[in-house]
Amino acid sequence: MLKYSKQTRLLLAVDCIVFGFDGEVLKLLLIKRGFQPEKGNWSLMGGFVQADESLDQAANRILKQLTGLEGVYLEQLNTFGDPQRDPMERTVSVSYFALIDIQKYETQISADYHAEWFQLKRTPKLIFDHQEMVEQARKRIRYKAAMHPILFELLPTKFTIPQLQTLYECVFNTTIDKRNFSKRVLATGLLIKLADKDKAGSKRGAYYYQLNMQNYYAKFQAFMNFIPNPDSL
Amino acid sequence: MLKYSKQTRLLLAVDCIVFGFDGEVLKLLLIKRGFQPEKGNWSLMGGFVQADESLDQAANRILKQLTGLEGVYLEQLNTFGDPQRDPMERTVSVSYFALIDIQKYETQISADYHAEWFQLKRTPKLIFDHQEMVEQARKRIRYKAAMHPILFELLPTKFTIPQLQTLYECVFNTTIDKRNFSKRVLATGLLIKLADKDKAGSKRGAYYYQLNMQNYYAKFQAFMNFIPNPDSL
DNA sequence: TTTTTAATTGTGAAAACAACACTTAAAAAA
DNA sequence: TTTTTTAAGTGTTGTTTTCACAATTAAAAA
Repeated sequence: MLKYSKQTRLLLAVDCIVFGFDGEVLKLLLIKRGFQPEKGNWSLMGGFVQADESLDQAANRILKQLTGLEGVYLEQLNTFGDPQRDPMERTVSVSYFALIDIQKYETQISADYHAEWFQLKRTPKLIFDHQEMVEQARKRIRYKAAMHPILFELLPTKFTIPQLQTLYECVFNTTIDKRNFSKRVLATGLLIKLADKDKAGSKRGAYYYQLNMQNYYAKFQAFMNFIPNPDSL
Repeated sequence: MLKYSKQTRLLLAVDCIVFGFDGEVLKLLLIKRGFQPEKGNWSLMGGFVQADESLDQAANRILKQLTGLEGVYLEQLNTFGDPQRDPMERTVSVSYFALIDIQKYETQISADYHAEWFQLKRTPKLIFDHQEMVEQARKRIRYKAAMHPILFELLPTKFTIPQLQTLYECVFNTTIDKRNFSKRVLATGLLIKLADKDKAGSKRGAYYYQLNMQNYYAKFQAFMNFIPNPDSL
């Protein structure tokens, strides 16, 4: 078959912004770039899109190659195409963000790979426009989390309400009244109370909860405002 | 300077999904594609990204070349990268959506170019994955419009509250009580009441309003839910 | 047994929202 | 000139949601 002759062909990359939560602060996963330019400097998980793979496939492949992570929450964020963003050669990058439970993958990541977790407030200087990608990802997560229950992706299967509250306070950089928070969260019908407690955080212990997956999937898209019955969208 | 040798280079395109409102229904701007494959079939406004231009620049250029439109609301939507999406040669496409006031550009568009407006409910079959792009754009607009005042981009500078209500009813495919609607809209502080009326739609005539641009920019990002004081974000 | 620490739980006041119908301006018709 | 017609404009009330606020309890540690 014919081709589109005379058109410019470009390098296309994928960069993954991986967020994790350790129970106290939000963290960002970074690696030391393995090739020139900027070899050895801190970078997001990135790589080139291959000839025969889709963007989602590329993002998943790159994430797995560089960190071992598989089957995590991954969502396309934005495509960055400034002609000068990579000084070596023009490269357009499709960014994705991932949300993972740090504990679940901690040993795996640090043992087999050279990725490291950084507190979001203490990230090193990043290559190219990666800092901007991170900022955009943070904004997107806040935006989405304000209306959809995505932050559960950052928690273990079993979690306590105080843990959940800490996470929300962390993401939104605010404090929330715990009576109101638990009322609100429980009112969603998304949580199932378990019989056992987490004794790590306090003497009394806090009850574990897990997601009601049925309700989770059903209500994931619901939100509200400006429009009378927006839940029917 | 060196290049990234051995990496695959791809065609990168931009496709613009242009929405307009004629006072009654939402419309979509389409053109007949001017080259193979699918020459002569209905398509979004698309073109290849050039070597020296950013994605935003490409989107604006292509929109101008194909429709004459300039300075309109344009926002990046999503990047589509299925390897098979263009049967001729692999092309990754960055989609953008635009919101414009049909009246303002009507003569210009239909006179100089071959673009045509279609009612959203009566769009012809589109090439490649353009139908999916349109669906995604509609979702995004609903989503965003439910929380941010973007729909004003579809109206003339001077508009009436009944016109605004029709637009919202149209986008959300619902009916809204006009007493509640006007209360809500006026409560935002976004509108300035003008002295003259639009006599076209009724005998009595409806007062014109215009945006308070100060408040419009200031409040554009505000929204609410799940979090106690989300307006402080 | 006492102390310490964090988890758990309820109420009332204020604000936001949803449901609902009549009056009025002004052109058109009689 | 009067009457009719049409869509614009406007308020109230009951309900729901949101916010502010503090005492009690379980359980380990002292």
